[in-house]
Amino acid sequence: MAINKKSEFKADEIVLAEFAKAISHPARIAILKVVASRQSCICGEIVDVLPLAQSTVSQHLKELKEIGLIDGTVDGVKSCYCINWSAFEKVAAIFKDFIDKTQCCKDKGCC
Amino acid sequence: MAINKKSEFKADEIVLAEFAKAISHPARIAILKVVASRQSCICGEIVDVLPLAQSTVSQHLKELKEIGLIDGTVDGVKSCYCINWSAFEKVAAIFKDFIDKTQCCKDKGCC
DNA sequence: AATAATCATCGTATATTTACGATATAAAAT
DNA sequence: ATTTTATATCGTAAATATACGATGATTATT
Repeated sequence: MAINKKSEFKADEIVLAEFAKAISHPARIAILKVVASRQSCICGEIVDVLPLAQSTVSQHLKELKEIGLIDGTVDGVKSCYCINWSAFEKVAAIFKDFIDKTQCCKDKGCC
Repeated sequence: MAINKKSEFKADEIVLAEFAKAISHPARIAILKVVASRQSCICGEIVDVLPLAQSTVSQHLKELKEIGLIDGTVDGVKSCYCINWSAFEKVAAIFKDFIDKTQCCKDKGCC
């Protein structure tokens, strides 16, 4: 039981689901917001603005890095994070496409 | 350990995360697509097009119903499902708002 | 060289999700 | 009345996610 059946779905459904999962925790949304809110990369400070332990924040950062939404570099004793804007735009397009195609069913009956 | 800290985030972050979670499994995306693809409600057939057991599909349907994205009614021996379009549009707006506000940081430095 | 600061990783406990079979329920067909 | 059909719910196993403390690694400071 509890065998993973996710791979049996269509590729675009899997991709959308993975990105949705990436932002399915408020901590990761908050991280994305903080990181995006700087013109330059944010170095440190991320842990300070979240109600979570340092190791937990690091774990969430790792997830966002793994899905490609943020890039991380080391600057001396600090770690610096940036939004990967091209990845972010890709995600935005995937969400928009899903929403548009779904709503098209209602508006124009084009499915 | 593993105490739930989600409630300590901002309300709009929690809402966005919950909707993202609703579409964070390809089965639920596939269900939304199938249900949306009919002009009228879809009665039956959902289980047939998914690679999952009937009880598992029923569970995914329940989740989508609980978050409000679909409505379910009983028609004789069958269950009929429709997209709740007003809820869907609300979700679409929430996603769009998040994406727009985040991208605004890059484009105009408005954060 | 020793210490402090910052962050990642490891180990681990607990919670949640995913998946299924078995069973219950309710309507339709026989 | 019995059987069949469609779906929901229950119980449960396994997988995954969440969270933290302890520890490790690396660089900066003293």
